[in-house]
Amino acid sequence: MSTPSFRLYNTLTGQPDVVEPAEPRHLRFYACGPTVYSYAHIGNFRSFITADLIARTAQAIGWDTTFVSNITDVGHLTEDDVADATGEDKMAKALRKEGQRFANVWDLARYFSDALIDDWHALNLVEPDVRPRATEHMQQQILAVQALQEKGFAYETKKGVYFSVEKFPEYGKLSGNTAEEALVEGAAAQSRDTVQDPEKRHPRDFALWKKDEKHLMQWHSPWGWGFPGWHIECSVMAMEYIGEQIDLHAGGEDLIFPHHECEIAQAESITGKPFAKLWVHTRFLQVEGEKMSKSKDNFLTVRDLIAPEAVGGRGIPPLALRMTLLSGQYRKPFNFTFDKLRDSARHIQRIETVDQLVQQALAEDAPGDDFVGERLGELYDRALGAMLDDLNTPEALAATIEGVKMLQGIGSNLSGAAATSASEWLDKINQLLGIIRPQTEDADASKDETDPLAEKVEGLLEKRAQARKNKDFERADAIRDELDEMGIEVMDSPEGTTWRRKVSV
RNA sequence: GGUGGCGUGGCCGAGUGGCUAGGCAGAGGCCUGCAAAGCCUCGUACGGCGGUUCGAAUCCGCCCGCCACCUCCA
Repeated sequence: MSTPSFRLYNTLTGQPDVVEPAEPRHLRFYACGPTVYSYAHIGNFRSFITADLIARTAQAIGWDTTFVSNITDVGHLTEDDVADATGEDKMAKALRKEGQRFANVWDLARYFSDALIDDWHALNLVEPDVRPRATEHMQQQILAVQALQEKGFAYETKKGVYFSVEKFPEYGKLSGNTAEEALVEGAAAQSRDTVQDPEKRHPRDFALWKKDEKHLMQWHSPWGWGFPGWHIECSVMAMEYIGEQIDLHAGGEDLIFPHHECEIAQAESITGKPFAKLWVHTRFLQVEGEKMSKSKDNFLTVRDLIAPEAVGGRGIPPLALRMTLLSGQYRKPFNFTFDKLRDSARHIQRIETVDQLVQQALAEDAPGDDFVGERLGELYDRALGAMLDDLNTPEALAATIEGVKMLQGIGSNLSGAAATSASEWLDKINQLLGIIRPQTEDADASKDETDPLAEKVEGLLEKRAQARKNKDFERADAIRDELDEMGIEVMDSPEGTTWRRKVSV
């Protein structure tokens, strides 16, 4: 048997590279997580799902994985930074906006990081082995900055400690943004660089430590009270939990520059070794053809979409959202639309139906041959092959849907042997793509038997059945209309009548 | 201005030299008291212009268009 090769597009080399872990068959990687100052949006999760799929795909070919994904719970900005129009720290700003909800910025960070983890589970993402927080690695960050200073890569000013880009000639190798360009750039670049610290030696030098005694989060350091620069936390935590050299580093495309460029500069200056071998970046998504932004009404948080309608959400099944995000390959522009979400919700519903069908056939264990195993095996291989080929999720999904439709066509005629194959296939697809079964109970609340709606529906269905028996179709249809308005779909079959919630996207 | 990505049928989205996925929507049919669900059948598309080739959506060149990053942002 030939060893399958796992290929991913590497931003560093500009081509798809074979994933070759330093230790064979053990992939160690780091994925940049969000700054937790609000609920995570679907764009955040598109990127996290890429990391999730890398882990799942590696595991599918029998590799071990060490998956580290951080939580940034420091704001990092001060008035000195021009980036934000208000010059205000993200966390501080969020705290002001949230008013009395939180006692302080620490509470706010804790609240939104808990929310992040809830969403993470709802969308069936694999749990990272380590989820380090920036605030819990302050000592390591301070030591790293000191090390950079001692090695001559950093210098101190009245306002902070900076990394000297000129000391790291390879700066720009990831993004193509070289330091020289920044200098010779025209007015556009200069206008952006109206910063801040006159003692900064080079426009591209970036902060390792900010001195600020007024910041809402501050720590004591050899340079006085202040807080760390944004980039240092990831370099430090990746090295802490994986090592000086990591196999792969992932994140959103916006992180290519400056964040990942700076991570490389810091880490490689400290160790003198290449930091990450592979850099994987997920493209931004658009919503209904437009850039998602808070100023438009197209800013979609995971929370808004999956929360039940009763509490102001849209009641989207989490797996439908996950499947929608899988319907485009991570490296291509993705246009998130409610049309796609509706399609996905239908697919998820169909998958659920088939899963139930299979479980039932498994229990009944009818005699007969396994007449699906071979075909399903081919379809799984196709799905896995697609994932190994730079996470080609649309192709993997196509293979999945094909198998599901085949099983659906067979319906209740599955033999016990065939049902066994089908069940195993569903398990394997689920491990690979995470779209068959919810991983947590609460993600599947809609199926809850204690649903107060269920009783009412059953009652109405009974009345309808009676009416149909009496050939009183007018009354039967009236009941069906009533159910329809309740959002219930009624399906008659020779075996009896079943119902389910309508997909309401 | 710099860097990178992308352009496939009504829509989404695979396919990287010949064998022309899949889904959604749409049309017809089967089933049904009628529906719904399900099943069957139906779609010859690759931004433009050149070039290479027996043959190109697929390779090369030029052009057009879209998007992103270069500044906090997944």
